[in-house]
Amino acid sequence: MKENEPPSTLETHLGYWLRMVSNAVSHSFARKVEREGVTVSEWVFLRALYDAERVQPSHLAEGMGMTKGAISKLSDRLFEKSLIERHANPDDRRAHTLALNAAGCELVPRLAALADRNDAEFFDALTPDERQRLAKLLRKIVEKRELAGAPVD
Amino acid sequence: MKENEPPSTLETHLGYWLRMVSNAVSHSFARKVEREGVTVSEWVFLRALYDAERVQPSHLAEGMGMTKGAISKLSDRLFEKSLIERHANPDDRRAHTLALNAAGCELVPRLAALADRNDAEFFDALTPDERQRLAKLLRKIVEKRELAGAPVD
DNA sequence: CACATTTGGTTAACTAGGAAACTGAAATTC
DNA sequence: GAATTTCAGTTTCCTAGTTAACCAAATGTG
Repeated sequence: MKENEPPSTLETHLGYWLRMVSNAVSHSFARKVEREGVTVSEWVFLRALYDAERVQPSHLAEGMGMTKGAISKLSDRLFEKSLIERHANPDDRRAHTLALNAAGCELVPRLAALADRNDAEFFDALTPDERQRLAKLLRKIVEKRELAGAPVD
Repeated sequence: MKENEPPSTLETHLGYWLRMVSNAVSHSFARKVEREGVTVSEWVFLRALYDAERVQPSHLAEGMGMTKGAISKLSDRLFEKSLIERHANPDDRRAHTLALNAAGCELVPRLAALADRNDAEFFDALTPDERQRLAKLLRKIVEKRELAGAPVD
């Protein structure tokens, strides 16, 4: 007959601790960028545009691991906030590309500074060596599990 | 004059990698428990009730790091799914307590098994020793930053 | 004891995202 | 070269949270 073990607790799972820290980091960052009038996904979106100059929404959806619908709304919001521009694509009348405008270009470095600060704030609980090891462990999981796409939520 | 450095990229932040792995773990777990008809927050909720027998919603909100409003709706949902019972509190006519019913009691171990499986699935990318070290690093951050409350989202 | 304050919980309005239906343009296929 | 299929993006409907207003019961204060 089967032994009747008690069900495992939440805390026995690595995923639990991971989520606890990850949520705290994200939440704290959300509060920081909120003061600049944007959300975390908007930051990821803008940061992607900063590098790429002109991006198709579909490309962005891919890269950010979000649905096309979400990207569509996200770009509406950023357009509304006057941070990005839309450009028609002459070769394909369905498609268009997105790009930062001047205000967007100016905002990204400020947000990046907040991201730096937030990260430092949390991970100074660890020694530089520990941080190094944590990064290595996480990247190893990402690699082995073939995870991809900027995490947003 | 100030050097004009390029803004840091997403990947330079530990929080980025953390969120990437954490999201993947949660998402995969969400798909698993979905087959048992519950969500991740419902699992956390039910698991808390399993230990405590009878819990006040406010207490649960505290423990799960969610708002009272969210707990209110969550308990509605679980009541609707016939997994929990409400008991009036004779000492305080505002308050009530929540408890698992028979079906809820039976479900929790099945969900726990899924949680075990999900965790194993992700972290077998690491050696037992690495897992140990990862747990230690995460707990150190939790401690130093005094994080609390079961992460849910 | 009356009245203000605090507390436990619900509700309403809002936000962000997902899934799937939909629209119009491009590419295939016969 | 007309008909179908695929593709880019938008829209609609739904879910699950948050915040803030709210209600009723309990507590406390003059």
